[in-house]
Amino acid sequence: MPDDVFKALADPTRRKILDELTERNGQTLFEICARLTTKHGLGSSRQAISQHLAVLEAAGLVRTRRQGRYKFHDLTTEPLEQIVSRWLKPDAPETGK
Amino acid sequence: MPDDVFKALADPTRRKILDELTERNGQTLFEICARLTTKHGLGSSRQAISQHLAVLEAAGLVRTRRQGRYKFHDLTTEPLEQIVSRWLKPDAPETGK
DNA sequence: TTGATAGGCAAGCCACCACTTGCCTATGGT
DNA sequence: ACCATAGGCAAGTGGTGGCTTGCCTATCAA
Repeated sequence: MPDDVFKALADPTRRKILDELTERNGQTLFEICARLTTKHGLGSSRQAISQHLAVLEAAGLVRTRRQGRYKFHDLTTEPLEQIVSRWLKPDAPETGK
Repeated sequence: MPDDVFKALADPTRRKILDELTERNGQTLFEICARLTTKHGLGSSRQAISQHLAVLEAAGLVRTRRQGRYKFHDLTTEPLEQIVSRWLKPDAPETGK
């Protein structure tokens, strides 16, 4: 269901989060918040980023692993390739539903 | 500015339009309307589709050519590849901004 | 010229989404 | 035990986007 992937990519802040995780994978929520405000100049609150991460996780773009009181976020790029290939088949008969 | 591309891809109806143009390129507005309602079961009005096509054109995903009173819409897949490659560089030093 | 077809413009309505606010739970250090 | 840190939950609010409604322009056929 790539619908959630498109919805997740629709927001600029979420794309910035993906950028941040591309640079440094496995960050915690507070780390992402700090680096977004300092490096990208975003004034987003912690809850806002938390909700964004939830959307990204629901889309399968981010996986989380708990360790103590820390929760690390890892980027998953697999859904990204499939969504675009949907229109990049010029003459493939397999539309696939 | 891939921002408009993501915004354009966020809507399911616009993705269906891209699907339709992938199957048959160079359709008019009325053709797209008819095929969306019959094949995909979408009850979208003509104006709705027209506005969707405007968004797709603003994103560079659709190019139009006028011919008499007809306006044909052609799919342009070039912006699609670039937007995803943004996060698909695992270790490439060229982030490119 | 008249009528029909293909498309455009603009205002208004409504639902969703991002963000805030406030409070709560859990883990770790001392 | 205590407090600080890391994170979660839920209700409320504002703004944007998608859709409608109504009317208008332009091209072609008779």
